[in-house]
Amino acid sequence: MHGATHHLTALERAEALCQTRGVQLTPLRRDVLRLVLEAEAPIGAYALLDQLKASRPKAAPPTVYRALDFLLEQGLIHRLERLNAFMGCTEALEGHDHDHDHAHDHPHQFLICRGCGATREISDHAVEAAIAAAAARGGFSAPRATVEIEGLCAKCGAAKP
Amino acid sequence: MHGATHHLTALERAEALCQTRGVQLTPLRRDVLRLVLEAEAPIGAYALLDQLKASRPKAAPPTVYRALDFLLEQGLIHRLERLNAFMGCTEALEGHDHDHDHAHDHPHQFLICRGCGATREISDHAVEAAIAAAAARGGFSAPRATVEIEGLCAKCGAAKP
DNA sequence: GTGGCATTGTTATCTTATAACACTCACGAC
DNA sequence: GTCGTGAGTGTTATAAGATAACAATGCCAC
Repeated sequence: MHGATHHLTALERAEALCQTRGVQLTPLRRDVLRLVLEAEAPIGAYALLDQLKASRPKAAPPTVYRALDFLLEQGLIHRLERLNAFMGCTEALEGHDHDHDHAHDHPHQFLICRGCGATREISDHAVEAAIAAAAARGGFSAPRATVEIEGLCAKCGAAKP
Repeated sequence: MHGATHHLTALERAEALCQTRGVQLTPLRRDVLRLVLEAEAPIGAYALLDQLKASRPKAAPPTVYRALDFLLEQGLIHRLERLNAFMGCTEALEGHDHDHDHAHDHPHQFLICRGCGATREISDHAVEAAIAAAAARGGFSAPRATVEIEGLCAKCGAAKP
């Protein structure tokens, strides 16, 4: 029940979201988004570039970085700072039926497995609240937090504990 | 009550910590640590290299990266993933009288001001607990979290709200 | 004094990211 | 119609961050 169907759905959601916002999900941007979604783990810009070159021999670093910038601005993908890599935004693309304008900048955290590299996006309100409180206590306003939690996922933890 | 005295104290603490552990805070490593501590905000490896060259013309990228690796291993500095930059570890160097072995890997978070760049390390137990709970709920074990909170500090928030 | 180990020096290279400028194409103003 | 404007993309070059690989030094144990 995953695989191609899953990705088509996500791409269709992305398309709809962009139409609503009056921005263009061009073929290039769509291709980059598709490649990000097809990757099993967060993928780096140059790995993406290599794959993109299969269908677009003319692609160069700015090609992929500009597409990634667009997708980031639209909240369709996230950047993982620890990995210098990108992954699809679960919230925006797997439709938990939130307000779509919210997808631009929603609180989120990542669970990164140091065994297999698989990464999940979560949206934990307790974490978010604790961070907001800590920021306020420190006199900080308008906080936006990068939260990347590295550990062993259930599968890898069972394999080699 | 800050300034030179503050930094000397921190360097002395670092020295003592390394002696206890049987590792060497060599002159080079000490210089790099001093430069990191003297910076007003997190500082990048190449900015550090430029400054280091004033006293050590022979310095090259590996010079500074190896020193930084050592300081990171000893928990004397932290790396800020969003900034590709380094800052001193408040916990290890400003002595809140914890168990010193704990300084190797203590839970911590950062408050980064997007106005002035000033960054503070905090150690918020509620944030840590919420993250541990979220990781456990996701089936993740042995979590270590990168938490970098960007916002406006009290000074910058007042200046341009 | 020599063998091993930690540290530093040295050169080259790799990865990640952006600057700067040219070209195309769609669209509206006139 | 054609002229300009702006978004998107192509193209070349370079900046910024990080590491690989090997050589040289210095110190201590034996």
